[in-house]
Amino acid sequence: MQHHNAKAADENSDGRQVEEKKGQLAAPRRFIDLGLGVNTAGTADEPALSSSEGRSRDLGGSPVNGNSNNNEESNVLFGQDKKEFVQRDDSPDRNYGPNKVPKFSSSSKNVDQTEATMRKARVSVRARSEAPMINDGCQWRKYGQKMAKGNPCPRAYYRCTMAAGCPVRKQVQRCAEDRTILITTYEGNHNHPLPPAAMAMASTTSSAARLLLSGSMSSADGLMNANFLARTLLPCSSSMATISASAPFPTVTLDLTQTPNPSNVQRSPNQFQVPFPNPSHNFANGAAAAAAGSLLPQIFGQALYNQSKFSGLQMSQDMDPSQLGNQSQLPSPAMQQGQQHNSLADSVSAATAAIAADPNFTAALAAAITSIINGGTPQSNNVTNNENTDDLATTTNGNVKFSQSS
DNA sequence: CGGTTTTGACCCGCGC
DNA sequence: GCGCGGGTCAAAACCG
Repeated sequence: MQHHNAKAADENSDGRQVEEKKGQLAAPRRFIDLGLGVNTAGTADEPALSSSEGRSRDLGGSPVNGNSNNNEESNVLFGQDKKEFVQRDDSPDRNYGPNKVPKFSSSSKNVDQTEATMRKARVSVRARSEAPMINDGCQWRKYGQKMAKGNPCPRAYYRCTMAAGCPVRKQVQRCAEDRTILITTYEGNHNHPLPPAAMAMASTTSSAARLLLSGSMSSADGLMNANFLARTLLPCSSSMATISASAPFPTVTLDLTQTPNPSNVQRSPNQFQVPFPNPSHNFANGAAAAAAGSLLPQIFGQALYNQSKFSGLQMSQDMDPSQLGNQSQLPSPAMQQGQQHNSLADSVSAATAAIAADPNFTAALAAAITSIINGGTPQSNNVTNNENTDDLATTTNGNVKFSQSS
């Protein structure tokens, strides 16, 4: 469908069909920019992508243009990472050909690293579900399916279609051993506002990715963060959530298959009791929901970050507005900041709403995060971080095992 | 008719 | 260099 001359497409940064379609009329790019630009457009597209991205897909529209700070809304959740990618190649190129361009080539700096890391970061969620796909509140379009080696069940590839140019992708596959378990892997951050129902999921994945990323910047830091993560999450997380990061790419896995009993999940609203009264900001849609969506990740990420620096803090306790406010060190401060002042209380309610909207999966996830943040029962959670395969260090916290390699 | 799904081809990185 | 496996593209089919 997209344009007829498929080939032509190439030149323009790939315009993945979606974008082109919509934009085809007038200014595709602009349209896209809207979304992407702000959020880093370019970035967008790839943040996550996978290994193979070499293909260069580049961000769709993105060309540059980056400036834009326009939409406030768009940042809702994504903002977080955006900044990092911005630079990316700009790409006009989708260099398809044999010689691809070094994406991060020379100019690479920290930013690049971050970027690189980011793009690799993935958040996968394991949950029991009979449905072919988890309802996470977003709209997805399937763009491919493949049989993965070692698994009789095909892996499906989806792209978020809630906004043109949204870089978020996800892979859905059933667990080979237990087909009732659905493994959904998310990549990237949405560059558009999300409905309440999708907030929980998006924020969760985004925060998880952030956590992961924060731990992978440098080996030293990574270790620290990793440890921190383990320390922080484990003790608090409920038994139903297992977080693990494993190679090949930094991946955070939220395992909800162990959920003891749904009822716990349901009560998530009650679990959100955090002392942060504050008026929440408004977001394009559902302020409350947005707040929740944006807040959780921030807290999560922030806490993690801080801990990594001051490894003694307990996020659940020490977090305070001011702290939240100053994360100049976070990877992408700008956007988050605006949101971080929101009251957790509001967030809570928002989250509750979101959960209510989608009691199934989203709720479970939200509950998991919530419990992690607020502290719950220290159970046996395993956290493993293997960026590679060797273990350089390990900390233990019950069953926690952290390993990281350079 | 427009958007989504299907599905074979293609591209790319990686290991041998 | 070659084959393999993973991921994406894009034309055609399908659906509401």
